[in-house]
Order: sequence, then structure tokens, then C-alpha cells
Amino acid sequence: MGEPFYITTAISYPNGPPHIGHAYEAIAADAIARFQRAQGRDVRFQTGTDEHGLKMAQAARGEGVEPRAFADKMSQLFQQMCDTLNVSYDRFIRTSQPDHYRASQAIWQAMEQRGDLYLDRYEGWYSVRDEAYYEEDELVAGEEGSKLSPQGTPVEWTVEESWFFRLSKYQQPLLDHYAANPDFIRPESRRNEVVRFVEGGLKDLSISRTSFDWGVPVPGSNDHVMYVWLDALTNYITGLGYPDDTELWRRYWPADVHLIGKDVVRFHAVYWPAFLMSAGIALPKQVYGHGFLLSRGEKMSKSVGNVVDPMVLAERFGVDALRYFLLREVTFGQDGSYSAEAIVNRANAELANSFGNLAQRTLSMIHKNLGGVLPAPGNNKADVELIELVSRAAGEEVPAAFERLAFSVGIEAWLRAVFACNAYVDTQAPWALRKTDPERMTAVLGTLVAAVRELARAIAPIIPASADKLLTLIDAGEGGTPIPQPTPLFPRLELPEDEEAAA
RNA sequence: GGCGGAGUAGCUCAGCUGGUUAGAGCAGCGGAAUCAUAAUCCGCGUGUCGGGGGUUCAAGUCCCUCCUCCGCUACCA
Repeated sequence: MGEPFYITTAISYPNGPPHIGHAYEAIAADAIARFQRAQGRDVRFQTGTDEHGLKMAQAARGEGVEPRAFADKMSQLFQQMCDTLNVSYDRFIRTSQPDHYRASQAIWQAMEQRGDLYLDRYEGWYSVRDEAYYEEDELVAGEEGSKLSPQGTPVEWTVEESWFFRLSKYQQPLLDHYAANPDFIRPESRRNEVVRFVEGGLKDLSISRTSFDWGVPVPGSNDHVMYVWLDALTNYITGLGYPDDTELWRRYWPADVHLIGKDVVRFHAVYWPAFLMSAGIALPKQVYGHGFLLSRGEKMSKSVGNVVDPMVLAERFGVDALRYFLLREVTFGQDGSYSAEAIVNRANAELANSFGNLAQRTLSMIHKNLGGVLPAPGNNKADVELIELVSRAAGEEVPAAFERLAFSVGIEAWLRAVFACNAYVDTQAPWALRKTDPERMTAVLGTLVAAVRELARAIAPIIPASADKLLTLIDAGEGGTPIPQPTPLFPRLELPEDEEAAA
């Protein structure tokens, strides 16, 4: 077994169905997991759903069902999304599962034993209607000087008993950790934000709630449930068997990377490491906050009506086309933009035309002219140069980029090699050699099939199903067995008419 | 307000610690080829590198200032 590598996504909050952002994160994490496996690492990959908290309880009530039943139903949608998108998780965790309650209570007790928890009162402007506290400066003035929430609901000064975590105590330890581990938070801009935030001072954190009961019970305080983030973050260690000293735990903790959205950086880069320090647990090696996916440059929201269902996209364009588009189009770490015509353009130009057609024309010529028997690569100057170029891309440039999560950079390097192969086909013109120099034609096709195979392996983490299909076909020709008539790998996509009008 | 990021060809963007005539892809125009999913290949870009000032032999690349956009600025998640 290779070196262990543990990667997680943030767990999704399933108070609504999955949207493209959930798919984006899962796909990116999967590409990393597959890439690391291909590099020989012993990968563990966890994703799942974060099911507690007020919003889930409210959403369940809106549907007239119990929170647990609602969570069961919604969580399934997320798991189905992962399965459809070929997301190769080892565990799909749900925070409503029994082992997670146990782990959450164990980390609570570890923090308590450290002396970092205390019971106090949380005071603030509370809206019964919204079931939420608001800051003084968030309030708006109502009639006759009354105070209203930003939603315009009445608020009253409320005092609630709450457990607090001594987050303030960890300000300096956190800053020291950031300084000693420059790659702990990435990208750089996120790291800067977090450092400034922590330098600005940390207040103790309220980590229990008494206003609702959909959560993990606080040990010894049965009327309290844990603040949802405390329980949610703990999922990363629940999945390895914490608090037991399991084989999984010893092998995979600390995690190599928590892949998360930029909106939850603070929870992962401040609260989580503080909780872990308090509980005496090692810190993850890296927290990576990726960007958001925008719809035609605009933030997606239900009210604007531009929320995209990833399942619809997968159905319409194909899983691999969707995966490819998301990792190709967007500079990972930054925000990116989605549109139907963009995905159609990318998939057609790069997957179908450039790469798919390269594979098709190569294998088709081998099938027709060589009875499907795979030839050996040639050793002309042109052949050697092409193989060297492809090897440099597939063996060095792509892995180096993927290693640092620069997917679009890696894919660009891969594409340049694909272009070079197509240029080589045209220069060598094997269809002309068929009559003039069949031996040379054979060498050219042998060079090409070797190149295509290497290119397929390099891109497999991004488009696993298509790459596997191609590799299976080529591998079937090992040992002189004739390969069958190849079929196109990627269909040419059509832009739906309603989208065309919108464009 | 404070801190940080961004503003480069019609579009999307590369350009690390300053140094050959500022690049790529897409779109557009012209040509070649016909093995292949009409898929490929070749050729064609005088852009005030947001405005202004400065440092330097030399600045898109460093400093100052201004303009525009964006993110963070804690207890819903």
C-alpha cells in the first residue's frame, strides 16, 4: 500500500436539493482522489450530509415531517448525486448516524476535560419568528421606535443559557500554527483573510442551543444540543472511527486536505483547528477553499431562478462532459461561471473534436488497415519527438498541476499534447502511406495509439468513465488480439433551443 | 470605515522573485487535407497591459495616488 491520503469534502446541508455548487465540490474532490490513487497513494475519501440544526428542523416542519424523516429523504438525493457523478467516496457520512453522535460527544468531553467549556448566558436580540439572534447593527427601526429584524419581524432582548468554548484562548496558538504551516489555508487570499480575522481578536464561541432539539445532545446537559458546526466538523474524524484507536484512525488522520467552499473557510480554518487543539487531536494538513460557480456571472439564488440542478446537467450533457467542463473552465480556487453554451463549446471542441476524434481516427485506421492489431510505436525523429512531448505532458506537467489542484492548468497541458498528436497525424498522413509505405503507416499508427493511451491515463481522474472505456478498448488489443470497430467516445452536444434563445 | 483581491486582444484568461519585438484558447478571415464524430492541420492580432505620477539603464511585473468591481469584517448554515 502506498502513502495514505485522506481527503474530505464539506458535508452538504440538505435543507434543499443539491445544486451545482455541491456537484462542483464533489467532482473536484473526486478528481483529486482518483489522481492520488493513480499516483499510488492509499486514498480515503469522505463526503456526506450535515443534517442537524435549526434550518433543517424548520425545513422539516415546512414539509410537515419529523427532522429525521426529512433528513433521510434529502440525504439520499445527495448520495444519489455523488453516485451519478461517479464520485468515488469511501464513506458517505450522515451526521444523524449513531457513530457520529458518539464521536461528537467524545470530542465535546475531551474539550471539557481540557477546561475549555463553560456554562454561561447568551444574550441578544432574538426574533421568535425567525428563531435567530441578530446583532444590534443589523436591526432596523420599526414604528414608534421599536426594533425589527432585517426580515422585519419583531425582536426582543433574550437571555439563553449556553455552553461556551474558550476560543479566545486559541488565538495565539492558531496564529502560530498559520505561521508555521504556510499551506494550512489555501489559496493565499483566503489565508490572508483568516489571519487578519484571527489577529482582530477571537471571542468565545457559543456551542450549544436550547431553543430546538434537532442535534447531538450535550453530554450531561440534556436540554442542550450541540451547535451544529461543532458536530458537523467532527464528521471528519467520525469517519475514521474516533474516539476509538482504530486502524483507519491511525492510518489516515490527520487529513491531507479538507476541500471546502470559500463561504465556510472560517469554520474550517479557525473553529475546527481550535476544537482539535483543545481535544488534543492533530490538525489537518490543509484546508482548501475553492470558489463559487456563478450562472452567467451572477450568483445563483432561488429568487432569481437561476439555480442549476446538477442531475439535469449530467443528464443533458453527460457526466464526463460536466466534470470536464467544471474543472477545465474554472481556475480552481477562484470563482467561475457556468452557462449551457460554455459547456457545449468545451465538450464539443476539446473532448469530442480534439481528443475523442484523435482516438477515433487512430483506432479506426488500425481497425480498417491493420485488422485491428495494435502496432508498435515508430522510432523516426517525428515519432520520438511526439512520444517525448506526450510523456512530458502526461507524465510531468499534468501530474504537477493536479498535485497542486491546478486542474485547468493541467488540462491545458494535456490539450497541448492532444493538439500535437492531431498535428502529427496530419503531417504524417498515414492514409497516404497506406499505398506508398505501409510499414511506415504502421509505425505512425503505433506511435499514435501509444500516445492516445498515455493521454487517456493522464485525463482519467477528470473523465473516468470515458477514459476507462477507451483504455479498456486499447488494453483488449494487448498481445495481438484484434480490437473491435471503435465507436465515438464523446457525442457532439447540441445547445438546447431555449438556451440558445437565452444566449 | 478597516483588511485583502482583481481590472491585460471582441470573449475567457496566462504572464513567478522587473529584462529579447506582451502571450494562449475561443470567436472571425484565408488556405490545405479528407484517416476521423464535416471532426483535423497551417497562416493572419499595431491591444494607451483601468487613469495619472514616480523609482530604474529597463515596469504589465516595484512605489504613490485616483477610478471601477469583488471578497472578508463571528455565533442561520
